[in-house]
Amino acid sequence: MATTRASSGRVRRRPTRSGVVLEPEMIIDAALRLIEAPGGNALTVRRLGVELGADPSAIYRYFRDLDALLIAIADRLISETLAGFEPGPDWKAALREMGRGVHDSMLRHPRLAQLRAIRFTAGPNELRADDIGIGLLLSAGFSAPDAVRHFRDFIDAVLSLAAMDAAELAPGQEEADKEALARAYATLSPEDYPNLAAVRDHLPQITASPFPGVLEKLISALALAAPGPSAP
Amino acid sequence: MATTRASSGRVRRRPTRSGVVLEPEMIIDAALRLIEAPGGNALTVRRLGVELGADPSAIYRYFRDLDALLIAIADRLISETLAGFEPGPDWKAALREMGRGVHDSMLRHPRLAQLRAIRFTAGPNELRADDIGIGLLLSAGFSAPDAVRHFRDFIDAVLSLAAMDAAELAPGQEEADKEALARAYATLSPEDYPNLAAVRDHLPQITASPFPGVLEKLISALALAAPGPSAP
DNA sequence: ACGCTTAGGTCAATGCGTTGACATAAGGAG
DNA sequence: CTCCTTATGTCAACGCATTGACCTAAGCGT
Repeated sequence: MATTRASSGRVRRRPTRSGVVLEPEMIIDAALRLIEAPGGNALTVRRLGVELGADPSAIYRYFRDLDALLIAIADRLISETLAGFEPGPDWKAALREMGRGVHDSMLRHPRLAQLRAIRFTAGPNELRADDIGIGLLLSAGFSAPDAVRHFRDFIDAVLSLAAMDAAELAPGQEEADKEALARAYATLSPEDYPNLAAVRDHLPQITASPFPGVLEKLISALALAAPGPSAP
Repeated sequence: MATTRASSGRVRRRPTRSGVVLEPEMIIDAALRLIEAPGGNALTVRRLGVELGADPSAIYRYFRDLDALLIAIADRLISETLAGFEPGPDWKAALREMGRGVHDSMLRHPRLAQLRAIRFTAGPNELRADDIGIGLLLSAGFSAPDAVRHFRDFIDAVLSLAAMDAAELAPGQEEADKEALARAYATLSPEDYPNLAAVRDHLPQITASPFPGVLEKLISALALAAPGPSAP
């Protein structure tokens, strides 16, 4: 048999002190295992080292820093989100479905949400998502520049709001905020805040996520701007 | 003379090793000085200790953690943003102005942006902003529950997008992303990504901020939903 | 078979936020 | 004036991400 170097790009792997031979995929797997561990957010570089049976710093031979590792994980998740997404004939419905899919996927891994909203993974899965979305807007009758611009607006709003929702899921800090908010609303003075006082009965609903409302607003604005079949 | 304890809630302040007597306001001032320092992002608890002439851990006698300190700073900034904001008769224009004001203010202090988007400061300035915004939607003819819901959607979308824009301002990581994006767009295959290929000429514009576009979409969706003067 | 180069594992150290134990002076009570 | 309580400053330590120096064996050319 030939040496095992055939397909792999990396060679010269040396076994760690505990005998394991590292590979990028193996690191991503271990990291995902820690991220999804019971306590949640159990991923640290040091623990990853233990999980892999290697010195923590060995990870930096494969990923520039923790961000790069998280991005690699994120691209996997995008592909999972995309799998099974089949846009129908109604571009508005398809866009809505896409938005919800992204939102759900990001809530499933809050630790990665912030990164996914901000950074470009440059992976094929992200391009695939962009291609589908822009295709939808083109099918709605938008010109090429308008489709690009509007899709960018849409997807960035969806991503950033999803990241916001994900952040509120995180530790226990948010609970304290909710209490502070309830207290503030209970004691607000009608002289200082006449409008808040006027709608006081409806303020508690603020604990719900703004995501669905914003999603509908975006789609309705796009429908309004679209040169649809009924337009001149 | 009487002792100095008169107005202040805190008593028993002991001078630090270097003779300074700490106060919460003083800590906020020092922190803002570091945040706005040349290099940017120069704020660390340890440096704050040096700046104040105290042990870093002394700060934790005044703020539960760094987050709490940042929130205290954020409430100051909200008040600055609000100062000089005078809503005119046109609710759409006023909302637009408010959105831009928030966006600008958050870009001015990227370090605080993420926190301002997610956390509730419970300060009077935040309530003031909410009061004004909801007042605008009430004046547009929305019912109380609709005004609350729509304002929540609006302000959260503005906050989260502003945080996203602010994050892209941060270190040098983003530049690498832009390059990766440009490369990806230059080499994309028309077979795999037909729609992206079709709009290829317009993709470079993606580097612009999506904020203005989203702001207009939100306002136009609200205008559509509003039971305005011309509605039944 | 032998030596060279070097990828990649390991170690030690940096600065970070945060915390618990400890020390001490401020200020009230008598 | 003296004593006691306790707010608040200080110190040492934790685990964190990251990095530079090192060391060693994998796999090449000969």
